[in-house]
Amino acid sequence: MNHGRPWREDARDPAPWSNGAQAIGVPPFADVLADTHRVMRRAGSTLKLEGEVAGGHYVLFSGWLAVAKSMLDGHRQIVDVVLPGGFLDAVSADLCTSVVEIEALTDVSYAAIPRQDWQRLLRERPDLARASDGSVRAAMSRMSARMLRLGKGSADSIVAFALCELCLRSTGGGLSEGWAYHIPMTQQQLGDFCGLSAVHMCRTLQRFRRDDILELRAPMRMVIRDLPALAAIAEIDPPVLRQQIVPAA
Amino acid sequence: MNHGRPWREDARDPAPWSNGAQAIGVPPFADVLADTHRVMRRAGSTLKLEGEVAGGHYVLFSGWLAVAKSMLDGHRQIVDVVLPGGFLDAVSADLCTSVVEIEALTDVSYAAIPRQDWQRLLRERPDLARASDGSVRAAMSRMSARMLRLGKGSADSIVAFALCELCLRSTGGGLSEGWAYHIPMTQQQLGDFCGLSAVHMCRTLQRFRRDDILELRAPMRMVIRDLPALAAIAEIDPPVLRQQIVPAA
DNA sequence: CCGACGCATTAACCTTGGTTAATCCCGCCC
DNA sequence: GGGCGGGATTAACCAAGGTTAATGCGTCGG
Repeated sequence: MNHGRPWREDARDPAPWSNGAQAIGVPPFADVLADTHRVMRRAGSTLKLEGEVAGGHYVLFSGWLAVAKSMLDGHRQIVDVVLPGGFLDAVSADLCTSVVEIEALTDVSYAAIPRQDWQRLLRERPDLARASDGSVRAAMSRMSARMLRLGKGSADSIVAFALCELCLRSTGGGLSEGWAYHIPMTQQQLGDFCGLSAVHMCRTLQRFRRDDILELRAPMRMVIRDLPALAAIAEIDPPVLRQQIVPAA
Repeated sequence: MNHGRPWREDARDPAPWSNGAQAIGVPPFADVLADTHRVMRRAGSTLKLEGEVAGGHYVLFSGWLAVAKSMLDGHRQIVDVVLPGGFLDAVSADLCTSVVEIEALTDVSYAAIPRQDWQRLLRERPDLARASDGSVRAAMSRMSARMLRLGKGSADSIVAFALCELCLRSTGGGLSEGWAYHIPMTQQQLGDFCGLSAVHMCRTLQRFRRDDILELRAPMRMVIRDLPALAAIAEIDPPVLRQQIVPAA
């Protein structure tokens, strides 16, 4: 997956943190986490199974993670996507049972922090606590926005929203016409994120392409051609959405 | 709304906190909040409009609140329901713009706490901080579970899930056959919660009734007749779900 | 170079749930 | 008692998406 691709042009792609690769203002806290257990995983691997005991906290250094849940018939919903610099806390109300399944969408590296240590870190480093808090807030905002579209929007509106959200987040706030970006997910996975079948995901993307809203240079390599149209379908205002779903400084 | 109802039998109804009215183990923190601005609102009133500037935190004392978002065409999605003892923090990543609309489903009373004071309270009272943290966790768990069903479940599965969730939360953990409980929402509102039209909500409830899964004694006065069947449709295990979505002690 | 595999694309068909609208029920007010 | 109004119920119709399946296409391994 994404190994010997011929695609160039997206210079931001290989840069893990540097500038806008993700989460403006949310430093990786590399100093704090220097002595922490560092983990790397290959694209496609599953980090925690639903129901498995898992009390840990995670800070993602590079790569994308999908947080998902499944129905008995195997249908999956990706509940959120975690980008570099993001925090993840796969812990439910009872503080020990993980209720989600976490999949590496790309090769990833992250810090896994035991609950106790995390608590201590939060006390010692108010900046970390603030960042974590902001991350939770942003996650809830995006989940609410997606829930609205999942429940009451059309396929078009969710797909448009997801395209805007992922562009905004992965480019660290940029959402402008003619800007190429990559979503490291298959259409199947993007469908799982949008509550759509892979087939309908494809149909929708093709329609956007035919309507000159989107350009698809290579699989999942998008260029937004008509931002006003896309934003209208998504029912968002890009700068406002940015404020709401990208963690602030 | 809900004024001169003839309904009796549900003895827990009028009790705001007492026992199981809500949120086992999450005290109202009445002492901490004694000198706080206390607010009361009538059923049906809207507390904060989407986009309105609102930096506050809220602790709900009595009544039910719906946290909702709307599409341009007027379709609404209730993103979460807050029950007595619950916390609410209608603040997005940028810390000042409220992204949701909050509606009182019943008469409510709550404390509105300015951001600064809230921060101070959290520092001074670790128990409050823990409760708030647990509340956020539980909210995310339930939202994830609902998102899964919104995106990939059938109408039946969401409705069954919502019935279980609301029973579990409103009775403070009880979810057993023959147990009467009240959901203070119209079918329209419950539909907005489940991502369904009011008509389909009605159809589904009627089907459950015909299949002897549910008894509807009066509008929105439910008795679960066949818990195993309901839990199977919802794809949940009641005790496990309880752990996940009801804030722990 | 060939075949296999994973993903994307497209078409045909069908199910689920939305929409509209009529009717009912019940509490309320005059 | 009768009209009113808000919610619940039901039926008829319709459309957005799901499903299945065939096809294409690019990469990789041999």
